[in-house]
Amino acid sequence: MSGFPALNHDHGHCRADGLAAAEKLCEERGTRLTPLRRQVLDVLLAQHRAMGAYDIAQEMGAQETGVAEGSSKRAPAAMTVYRTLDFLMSMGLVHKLESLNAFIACAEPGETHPVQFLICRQCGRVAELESEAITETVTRAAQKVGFEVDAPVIELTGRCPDCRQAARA
Amino acid sequence: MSGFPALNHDHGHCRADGLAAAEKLCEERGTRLTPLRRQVLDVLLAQHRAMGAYDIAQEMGAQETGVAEGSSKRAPAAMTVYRTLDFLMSMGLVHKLESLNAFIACAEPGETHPVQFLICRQCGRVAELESEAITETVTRAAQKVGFEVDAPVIELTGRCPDCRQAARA
DNA sequence: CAATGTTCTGTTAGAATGTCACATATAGGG
DNA sequence: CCCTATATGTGACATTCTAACAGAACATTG
Ligand SMILES: [Zn+2]
Ligand SMILES: [Zn+2]
Ligand SMILES: [Zn+2]
Ligand SMILES: [Zn+2]
Repeated sequence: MSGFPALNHDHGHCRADGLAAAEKLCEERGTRLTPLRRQVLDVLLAQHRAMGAYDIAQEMGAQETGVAEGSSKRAPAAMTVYRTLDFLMSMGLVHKLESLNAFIACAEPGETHPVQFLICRQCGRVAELESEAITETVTRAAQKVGFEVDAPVIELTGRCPDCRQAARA
Repeated sequence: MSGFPALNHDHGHCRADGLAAAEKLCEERGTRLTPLRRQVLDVLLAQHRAMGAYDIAQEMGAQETGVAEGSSKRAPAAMTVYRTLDFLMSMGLVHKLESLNAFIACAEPGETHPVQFLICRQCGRVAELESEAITETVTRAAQKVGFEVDAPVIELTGRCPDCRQAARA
């Protein structure tokens, strides 16, 4: 699925799907989706937005744990978050947005195709594109000057359909 | 000119052209190419590579000034460099490479077309592409999902022709 | 189970990148 | 020359990311 989800879509579904896909992938590859890793991924899955590593840590600290009210686990150290993000990225479950120094849950885990990002400057939502046309055009244009691309970074900032709609009103 | 320059090209020419273009642009727009700004730009023009702001500062500190041997001006503070880079970017004389947190002198100042970057992971050189095909394809693919792009970030890491050639030997 | 090696997490410190606020200097226009 | 806008200096600080080492959890083997 490419592009931005509807504003009122069933996001619980996105989230559950994301976690399920993660479990499946780790199972298949013999890696471990530990509680920490799952929690970091879940924080990212909570919104279609990118978060900095420190924001993730803070959010994890804020989440109440256990039944006792007010009980909250301490936020993990930055190092821990970065390590966990490295793992999730190596699994293709999380992407880094270089232009934001921030991270986002992958929308289509399992696929390994090169991906482009659409970043709405207004609402902050991020969507993935998997345009074969873009990938091909870029690869070909580079080839034309003898360059061999192996890590394309394509991040398009602008306005999403919903924010354009709102502006028009 | 798109793509990587020949390894043995006359780089003094690149550098002189870059400075000349900068003077012309600032003249036209009524802005001032002060000694500081000129010096920062010149440091970037010295190579077809990207440099971090702190590297630029250090390089400026290292450059000898005046005739007395060993005399070197102190490196400017980070803030000064960032401010100067902001100016040069606003003039279109310098670009920021988001995926490297680094800056590079524009290869075609004056042009305001959207640009793509080719970054050689091996030799570190960076070339600009001005592929109309890429720009169009990207814009169109975004439009197809209702997204309006206004700041594309396209940075392609890989291997340049010369490094590929060297590897093949 | 016990011993052992591997992977994962905690912790501390520090490097690298970027910004704020305020002081000073400099250029240009009456 | 004075005044104002612009440019630069300076110090502190915020943010992002990494290195190094210690301890915990897990898996494997004898
Ligand atoms: Zn959703
Ligand atoms: Zn939006
Ligand atoms: Zn050159
Ligand atoms: Zn190269």
